[in-house]
Amino acid sequence: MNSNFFQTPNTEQQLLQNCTAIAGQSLTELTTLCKVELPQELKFSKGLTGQLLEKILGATAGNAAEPDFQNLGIELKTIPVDINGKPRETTYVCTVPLLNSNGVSWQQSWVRRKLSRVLWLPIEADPQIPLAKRRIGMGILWSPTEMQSQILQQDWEELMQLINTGQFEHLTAKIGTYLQIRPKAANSKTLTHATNELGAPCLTAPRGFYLRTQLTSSILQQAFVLP
Amino acid sequence: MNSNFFQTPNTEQQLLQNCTAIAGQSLTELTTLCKVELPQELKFSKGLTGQLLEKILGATAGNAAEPDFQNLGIELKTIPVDINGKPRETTYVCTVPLLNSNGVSWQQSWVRRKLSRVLWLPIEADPQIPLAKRRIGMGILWSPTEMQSQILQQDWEELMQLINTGQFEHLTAKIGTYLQIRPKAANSKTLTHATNELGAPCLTAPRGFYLRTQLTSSILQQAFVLP
DNA sequence: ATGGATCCACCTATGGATCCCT
DNA sequence: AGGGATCCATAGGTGGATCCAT
Repeated sequence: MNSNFFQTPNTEQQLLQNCTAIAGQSLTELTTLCKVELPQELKFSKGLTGQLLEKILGATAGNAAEPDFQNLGIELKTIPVDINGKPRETTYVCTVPLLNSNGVSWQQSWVRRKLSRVLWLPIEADPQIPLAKRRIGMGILWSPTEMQSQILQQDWEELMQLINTGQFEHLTAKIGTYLQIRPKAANSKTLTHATNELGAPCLTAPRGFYLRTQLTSSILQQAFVLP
Repeated sequence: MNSNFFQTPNTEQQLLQNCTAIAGQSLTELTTLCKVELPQELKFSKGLTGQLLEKILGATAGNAAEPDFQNLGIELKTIPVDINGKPRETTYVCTVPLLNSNGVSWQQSWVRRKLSRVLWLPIEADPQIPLAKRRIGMGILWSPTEMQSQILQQDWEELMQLINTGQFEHLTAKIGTYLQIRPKAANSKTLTHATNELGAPCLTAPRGFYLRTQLTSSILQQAFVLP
């Protein structure tokens, strides 16, 4: 039943079947499937797991600003978990728009669209487990509950208020219950164009939206069960 | 007096002095100065000459949308010439804006700004001369005459009229006395975003503005004299 | 713990132009 | 001859995320 790997699924059901076929496989098995070498550490290959799984599950969007499974409207997210199945890291959502973002509503927002339907793929990430042996868990197809959606919207509106008024000094990762904004760049010297408090062009660090583990933890709950 | 090479000039005079120091040098001498290898042919290094001279003369703009010598407002252009000193090729000016270009005037246009002051550096390009032996000629600092400027403006307005009305089928390289529009892309399958006749988003080939040899020929005149 | 910093891949846009078929 | 096609380099943006110092 591995014959569907690398093929774009036509239905949610097909996608979930492929997830089931992958659940329990180790990183070594995934790199072998993709005919690539497993590096010694993820430090210089941070995106590896996500890219392997996109390829194996037949994601199509590449790096377009679209859901990974364009036809199904589903976004794929791997999430590193500890021995108890709890997220070890926050989850990157998308770039924060720093220009012309005034007048965009939560409904239209990139964050809401990206998170409207997500396939979460947990992966063992405890440092005690050798990279090669870390396994993929069962995929969880999720859409925000009404309450989660409301909190995300509140966070987004509070954060975008600061962006739209150019208050970059007040913009820290401490703001937001589920959603936070953090730097997203090659390094801390990287700058991009933005608009300051006076509405004039300025430079500031590129930033991204991230989900706190508080949210992803509750999404995963005790769902991380290896078969 | 080669000590000024690679340093950004502070005045037109300094720039021209450096040009004089380079005039008559062969491509081999230039690649040696820059400590790079001269390839067998330019086919896979089409931009080499221009990049060598930018480096040697201390151009600063990189690939920003700015004049090469930002402080002096001067654009550097190498131009391949035949045995008689006549241009063998048209000269690329800049990308044609395909979006939001309505309402831009000739005065504000990228073409006018790029061409407002140009340092022309002729280089021998007759196929009979081995690449290694081809020499740089004397630099010519040029601004459009009133008449040249008028013709460029007419061409630009005629061409931009077609762009602004999305008439890409009618847009051929035959239009324009001094200025023409031609494809500018990795290959003919490359597409970029534009606006069609109805004002709706569409895809079309990326294009660039080029100067016909009729204009560059008259700029160079008999000025290509090796020292 | 977690906020701030960092790391790779890929793609597009721009800048540097010349190639080559009809 | 010249209109259409092609070729390389570099920077920045987006997508994939994890690292690490305090």
